[in-house]
Amino acid sequence: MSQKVLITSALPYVNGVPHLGHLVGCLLPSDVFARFNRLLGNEVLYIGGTDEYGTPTEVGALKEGIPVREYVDKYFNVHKETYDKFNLSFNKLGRTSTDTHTKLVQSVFLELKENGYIENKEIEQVYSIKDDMFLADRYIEGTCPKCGYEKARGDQCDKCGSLLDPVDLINPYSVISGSHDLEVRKTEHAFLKLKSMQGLVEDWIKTRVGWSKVALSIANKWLKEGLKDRCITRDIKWGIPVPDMPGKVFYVWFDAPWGYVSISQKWAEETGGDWKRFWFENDTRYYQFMGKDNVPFHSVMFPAEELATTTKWKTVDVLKGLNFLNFGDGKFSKSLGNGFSGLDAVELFDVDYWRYWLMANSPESDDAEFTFNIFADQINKDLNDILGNFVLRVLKFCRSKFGTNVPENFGNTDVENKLFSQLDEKVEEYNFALSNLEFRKATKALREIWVLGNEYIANSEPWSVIKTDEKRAMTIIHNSIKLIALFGVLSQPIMPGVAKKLLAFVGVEKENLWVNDNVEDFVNSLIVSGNEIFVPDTLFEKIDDVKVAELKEKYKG
RNA sequence: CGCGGGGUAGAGCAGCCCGGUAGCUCGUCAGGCUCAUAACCUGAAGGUCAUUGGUUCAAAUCCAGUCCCCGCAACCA
Repeated sequence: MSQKVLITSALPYVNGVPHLGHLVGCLLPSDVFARFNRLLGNEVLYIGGTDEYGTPTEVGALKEGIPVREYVDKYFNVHKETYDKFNLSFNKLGRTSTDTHTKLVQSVFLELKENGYIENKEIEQVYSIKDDMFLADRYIEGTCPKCGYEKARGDQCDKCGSLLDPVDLINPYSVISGSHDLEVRKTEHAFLKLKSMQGLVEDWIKTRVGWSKVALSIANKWLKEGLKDRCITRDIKWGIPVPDMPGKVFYVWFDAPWGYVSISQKWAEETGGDWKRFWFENDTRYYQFMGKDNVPFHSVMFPAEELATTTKWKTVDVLKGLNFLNFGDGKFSKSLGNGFSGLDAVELFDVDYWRYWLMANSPESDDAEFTFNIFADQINKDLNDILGNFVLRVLKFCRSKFGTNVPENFGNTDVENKLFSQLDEKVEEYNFALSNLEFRKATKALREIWVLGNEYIANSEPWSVIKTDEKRAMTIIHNSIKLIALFGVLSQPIMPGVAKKLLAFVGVEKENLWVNDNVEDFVNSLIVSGNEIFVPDTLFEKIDDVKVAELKEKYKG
């Protein structure tokens, strides 16, 4: 039965270029899951986009000397290009700097206010006269009063680790202009009364099942420590204007998650789709994907906002929080000069190499590690030696002995019966892992399915059998070609490009096929004797030691 | 005593929730095969499951303590 499935990937901050960390943490797993659900015949709305408001964008534009609008457009295009290159199958890739989004967020705010969850308070903040703006804590630096470190940030000293208040810094200055001309001013801000929403969130979270471990433990940590009221407005220009508070805009974490809704609305506008079916009806399953740094906002703050409004929004059913991908020993961070962007990555290797590797190493239980050595080993072994080699040995053998049409099947034996029952088992495992968002397990099952192909060929030895029993050899190759078709179908969610190639080799033109149970019946429906096959020279290319050494040198990984 | 995650063969990981002969991939060694990108298949060696104590007929798995690594500490998203 078809199920409505809403899938959202965390909206990366538009500032800067997306790197492998973003891809592994939310973008790719959500795409694999979306593709999988479409193949199952489910009705999928898959939403992605960029988060564009906030101080860092404003400051970034200032640094590049261009208007903020131009700045976010420029970086949105970088994001879009990256996602396109990674074959992400969003139904809509949107942004938060739209009128639709503004209207939505303002109405949410007004509903919360109406329901008594907003409170205005006057607070003191550091103001930079030269920059003509209030400074967020991290935009103030000065000498740490505790250890004397000269570049301590307003919220924390990176040297001694103490938590600071910006007013305690000795000789503070603005990070933006370097100006020391600062003063403390009073300013009024709106606060979201999270403290009074604690019970609401707690009761709700108890009804959720299937969350990843890291997601649940972070959410529970926040609840256990007790929620605190949180300031949701800012004194900057680039943001959504707060109703009845001139000069104020919303704090990005108040508005960003609502992007999932506003982008759905945009999708509906453009396609005529019905966004309300996904956001208001209870038979929708809602899955969110994000890195662990985003968990508190999605597990506590956003649901609290949804629950406290008058409108009955669909809240997340399954929240998949992922850990981080580290680059060698350190962080995957372009600003530190190590690591590389998503665009660099697809320049280096076929996108499906990355999609496969990143899913095979999905940081589900702990942070994962990327090095070129590990990457090359796995690509060479899994894709080249196991999958690629199987496909080529079958197709080339077929061409040289029987020509480029699928040979006849003269009757399966116990060997094939055993093969298909093993395949049934593994395919079930694969489906189960994908349904449960266990991408490492899924990739492992897929790999084991490929191995079954090599085992089958090795044990049944068509190259010897053909000398005495040509019909038996034809039967073996017939079945092996069916395996290639099966591999193609199963590879679709993870490696859409490779899947297409595999299916083309064996002449399967039908799209959007999937297999749930009986593998033998399924492949019989795909491949018929006499079908024409296409034999490529190669399928994958190995990454040799020279290349690895080169890349390690270039990217310090 | 801030919080969370992790510590399992040379490397990377699974198993832990629901205790019952310690598993996967790479690497190493041996054998088979020669259709295939020196690829594939089979087998072997290699671990007192960080550490100490407890519960139990039985603990990698449950409980308590200790040590080490990583991340986060709510105005960076």
